[in-house]
Amino acid sequence: MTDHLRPTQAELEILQVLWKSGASTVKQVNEYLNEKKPRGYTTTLKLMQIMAEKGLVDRTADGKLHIYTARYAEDQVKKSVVSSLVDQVFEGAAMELVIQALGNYKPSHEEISELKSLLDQLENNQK
Amino acid sequence: MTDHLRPTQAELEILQVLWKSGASTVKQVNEYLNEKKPRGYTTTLKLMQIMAEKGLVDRTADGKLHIYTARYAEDQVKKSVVSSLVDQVFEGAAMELVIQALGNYKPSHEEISELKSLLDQLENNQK
DNA sequence: TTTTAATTACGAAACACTTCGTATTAAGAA
DNA sequence: TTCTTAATACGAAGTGTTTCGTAATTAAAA
Repeated sequence: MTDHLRPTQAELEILQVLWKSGASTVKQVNEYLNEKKPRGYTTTLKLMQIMAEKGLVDRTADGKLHIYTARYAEDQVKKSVVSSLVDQVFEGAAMELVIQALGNYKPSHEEISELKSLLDQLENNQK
Repeated sequence: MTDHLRPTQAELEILQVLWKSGASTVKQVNEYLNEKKPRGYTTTLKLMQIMAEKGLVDRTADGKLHIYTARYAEDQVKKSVVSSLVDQVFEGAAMELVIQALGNYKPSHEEISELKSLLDQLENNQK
């Protein structure tokens, strides 16, 4: 049910600000976003209004301004995005994605250890 | 230089056919695609023409028909796609993506072993 | 109460992607 | 050579996303 979360690129950028900063006004989000790439205030406003309609964010009024919060947890949304990528690009083969990502990136020793622990866990949780 | 490969969804589907089937005509690609989801012949044609313009595919004439081939290797394109995802969704943290993908999917014992070998390799190749 | 400043609401333009209909072209059959 | 068939070329409509300009609203200041 919460599993058709496919925010667009611009929507995702807004969600990332909300995840990092917590409840925010349009102004705050826009200022944050503008550090990377300038866009008009009403652009961000409009997007956040659309996101509220779609149910991607919640909105509460505080006097004349509106406070927005992300409706779904970061992990939940990212999970959904990754899972569409696996379907669309790797035709379901999640392992291929993992291998690609590792191949691209070159993890540090520490990260490799962490990953190995995770794999041990996964191994034990299986029947 | 070959690293702004961001085929659209429809383009990716066509590339996948070309990777699997090798050099193909529009007709062949379209028939393949139509097994999953029907679309008109000229839709596929138009897309492949655009892809030729963009340099995503190569095209050679054989009598009256055109033979298309993928210009970039499957791994190369997928690498590029994964790497944009890492940037856009995970803000550069490739490990996060790996963890997400593994968390979603639940690999088999065999896959876990394979992955562990891969990690060993990566560990040794480091300085 | 009136004015000002800031915010939201809204419509539409700009852009990108996908789809299709029709016109054109080219090869082979008659 | 002419006709037919199958392919390509092309323009444009349909759809979704992003951007912005302007109007309306609201709260606080004057």
